[in-house]
Amino acid sequence: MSLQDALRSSGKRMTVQRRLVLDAVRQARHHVTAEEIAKRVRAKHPQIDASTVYRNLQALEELGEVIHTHLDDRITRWHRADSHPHGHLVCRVCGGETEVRPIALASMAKRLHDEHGFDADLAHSAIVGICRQCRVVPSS
Amino acid sequence: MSLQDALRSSGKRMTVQRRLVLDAVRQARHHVTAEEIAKRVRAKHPQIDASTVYRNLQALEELGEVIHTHLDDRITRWHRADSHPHGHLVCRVCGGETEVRPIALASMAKRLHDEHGFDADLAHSAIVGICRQCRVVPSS
DNA sequence: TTAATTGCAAAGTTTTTGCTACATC
DNA sequence: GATGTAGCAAAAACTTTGCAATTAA
Repeated sequence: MSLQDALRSSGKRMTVQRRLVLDAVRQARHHVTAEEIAKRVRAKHPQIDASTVYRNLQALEELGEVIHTHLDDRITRWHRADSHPHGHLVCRVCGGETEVRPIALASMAKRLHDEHGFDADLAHSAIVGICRQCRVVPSS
Repeated sequence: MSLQDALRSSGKRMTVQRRLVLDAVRQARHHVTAEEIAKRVRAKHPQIDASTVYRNLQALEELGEVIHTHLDDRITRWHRADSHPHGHLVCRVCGGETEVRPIALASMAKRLHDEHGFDADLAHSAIVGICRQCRVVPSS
């Protein structure tokens, strides 16, 4: 469903603010916080309120344009919905975030489905651990 | 390292409040929020402040007695550090939490290790999705 | 004794809500 | 023109901090 169709069928409207929020999420390289989006948006349109950003992120999620995730802290993070599907590896030490191709997670997802009847949503799930760089090298 | 040793070497002390917070986490069946811990603690000792609970959770994590995780919302959740290792399946619809045996996740963990050099910490990772009960039954 | 810890109050951070005016369809 | 949306201000939800009094070691 196109954005136009989604707007029409949901009764939602496109506004300057909504467009700016959507563009900000689309242009973001990684997963961004509402605050980071607000900052980008305000660069072009300084009077836009944080509440407008939050309300638009919700609206855009309902429209299927963006997705939110919770990584390793209590802040909500957003990314575009049409990016390639991927899982998230979050390093507990440095906070760094790596994307993984779904194939690496697919067999696990199948197993959870078969054994637990659970449909895993890999795009929303963060796997916490320690990344290559932060791993302690065993002393020789 | 025993709790006694950890206390001694860190200069921390054991107090009635710290004991109650630790017991509350240990007795909790699942992963509990600070608010839930505070509620349990206040059942025995009504004047204990939320800040005391928060400070003790941090202290107990430094002591290696409890661990915090972020599941599918922005609330920090806590559990005992010495529970059997397990993964978490969190249902996006009902909020329910299911534990999975590590074996179901082990092959994924190996793959992440081999391909990304990432040591997944399955005990602290939440996999979000939709549980059996909440799955929409396809209409016939 | 001395330094960690408590309870209280206040403030910080992130997010939500109520309301009126305005913009979009 | 009807109603979804913006901006503002206030509040909610969760967590942290400063400080004087208390308590563990």
